[in-house]
Amino acid sequence: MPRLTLPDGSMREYNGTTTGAEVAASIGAGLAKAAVAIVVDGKQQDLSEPIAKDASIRILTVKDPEGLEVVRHSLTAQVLARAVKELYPTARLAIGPTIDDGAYYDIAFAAPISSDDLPKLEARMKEILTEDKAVMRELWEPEDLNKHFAKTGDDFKQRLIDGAVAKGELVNDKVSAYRQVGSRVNGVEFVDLCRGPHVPNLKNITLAFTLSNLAGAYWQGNSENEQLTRIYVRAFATQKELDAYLFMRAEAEKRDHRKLGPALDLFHFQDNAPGQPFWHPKGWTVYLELTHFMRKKLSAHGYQEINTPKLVHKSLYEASGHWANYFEDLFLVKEEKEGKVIDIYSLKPMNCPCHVQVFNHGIKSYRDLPLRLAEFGSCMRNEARGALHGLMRVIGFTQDDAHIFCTEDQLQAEALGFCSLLKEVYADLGFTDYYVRLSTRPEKRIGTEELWDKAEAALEAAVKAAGIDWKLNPGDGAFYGPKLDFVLRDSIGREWQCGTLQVDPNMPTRLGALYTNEAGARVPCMMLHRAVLGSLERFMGIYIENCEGKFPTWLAPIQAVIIPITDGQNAYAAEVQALLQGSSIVTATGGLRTEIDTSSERMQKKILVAQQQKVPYMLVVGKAEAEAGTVAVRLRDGTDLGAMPIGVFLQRVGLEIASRS
RNA sequence: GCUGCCGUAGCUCAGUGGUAGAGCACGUCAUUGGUAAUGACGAGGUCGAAAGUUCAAUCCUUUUCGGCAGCACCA
Repeated sequence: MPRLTLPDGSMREYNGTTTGAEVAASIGAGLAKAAVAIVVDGKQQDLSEPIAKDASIRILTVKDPEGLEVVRHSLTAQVLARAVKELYPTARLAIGPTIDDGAYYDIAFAAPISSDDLPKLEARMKEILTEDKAVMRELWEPEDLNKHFAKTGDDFKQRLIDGAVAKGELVNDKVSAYRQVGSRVNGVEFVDLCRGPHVPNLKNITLAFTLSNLAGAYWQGNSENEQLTRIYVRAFATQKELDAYLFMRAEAEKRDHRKLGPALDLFHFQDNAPGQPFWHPKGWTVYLELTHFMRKKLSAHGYQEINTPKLVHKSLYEASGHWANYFEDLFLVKEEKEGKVIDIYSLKPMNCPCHVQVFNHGIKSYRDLPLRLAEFGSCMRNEARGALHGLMRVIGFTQDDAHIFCTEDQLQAEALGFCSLLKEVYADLGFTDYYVRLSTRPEKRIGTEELWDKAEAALEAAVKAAGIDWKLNPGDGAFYGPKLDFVLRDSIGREWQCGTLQVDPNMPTRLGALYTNEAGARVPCMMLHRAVLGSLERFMGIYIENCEGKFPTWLAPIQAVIIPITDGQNAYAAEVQALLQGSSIVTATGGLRTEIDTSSERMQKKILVAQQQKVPYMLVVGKAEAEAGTVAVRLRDGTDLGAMPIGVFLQRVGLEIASRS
């Protein structure tokens, strides 16, 4: 007599063992039709699976995020997979999980397929979906299912079975699989190894979907393994939601910094300098404002700025360990004489070894600690070409880097100080949507467990105290210490690591960063690698996408455009510009940044251009303004503030810039 | 680096086995117009690069460089 508790707290009693399907039917015909799976005591299962004991249950429909996931999974694992097997009998299926906007399936094709092949796959899927075919869960002896997949040629499935057996991930010593009853693929019924749950019947799959693209992906995420073809499905509960998703993607593309950068004349890339932006005056202005802002923060938080060489002899990197562990990414500069290499230097791939050199200059005492050395350090890394991505992943970049040299006991306070600095900076820059990953000790590591305990605890305490959203990333720390990574999102939600904090007891030891402790002994110090914005380039990219190129006034490359209505007002416009630039407003580049549009275009056109350039203020000056000594102020959102004396405008802008709003 | 795709004027894109076209931007001239595009005329490319096939290639083949999506990488 199972008594089942529904989400609203009500209870229903059933005679003997029941199933999700029966429960749904007992509640209502509509729900019975819409049901795709059921959650029993927190565990998802098929509607056909028995429910014998008291439990709290929740019936899933495509309207629940979890229900949607189930249907997406059925769509990819049952329908896409079958369509592939039908059209490409020699294809070998691997795995097909769901993702945020749909699902994908990794498949090994005998001959490569291209995106031109997707429409016919999609068409076949739509045909399959019209079939009234039950999808049934079955428990197989691992051996038997292995034999089945040996026949269908699905060796990846066999490997998955072997893996499940080895790890003991079995259900009563059996593996669960799903049979599409009555389907015929290469002469046999379609059976897929799967944990489930699945919809009970293909006709329950009512998603709006499209096969969006192909990509390569390695088997089990290891580049040593065979590369499979990944087919992406974007799938939503309704056509409306799919359309909305596609529309949103198209909108997001307009915010792509790789589009906005050149369009707003901020920077460009060109083939003969891959992965390195050419900053134009406007983009560099934003960059300068940002670094100016950071300098003030750093000095307020007790950092001292330094600058170190960009080209360094290999001996330093041999000592630091980078030569052995990071060689692939080094840009080497060979010194030659009479055709012979006589010495090798490397472009600086990171700043830490150089910062240690500054620390090491002179004898340090515990009284000198913590010592915080900051540098806007430009680095060059020979990144894999496929990894490059606009400003987000570049070859040449500048980190707002710093290294904190401290004692073990100062770790926690320094981690805290860093988190509060970062939180302050991100808040000032308008970022609230970010989170932190705490990466802890990996399997291969050096150092004592006590030190790992201490370092991990320090980082955890720091994020907690700062009240930042964080999650654990177990085992992903560096071999020498744990780290915090601060993750921001771009316009389409891709995540990018920006800020970082890494505990490193290793490098001070390797490079002899010693201090004299209270007892008079020379001992290695602790080192914290940290960056707030990460790379200025990446941060600029993220920032551009987040503000859609509409920089707040303090960052805007041109803060106000003066628009004379006729060239009769050009002289007055020049007067206005002189007044604005001569005002007491201070920016990183001097005074207020203004421009006069003296083109022979009509005012409407000048406004359009200023609008497209996303200039915060348009100051229209016509005959009336020239006579009254005013400017007619228009904002880039279209608001017309009307005419005001120049002094009033200055006050407004001055306040806005000072408050960075 | 790997898989698939792409590379034509500054930008967005069309086009063809017989040496390229539009819109915007740019220049000149006319227009002096009140809050999202005034008009006319003109000047721009040898079709990413190299090699090959061909009587002939921007269009076919190969290589290479760069880019896009994803994977791997980001100590």
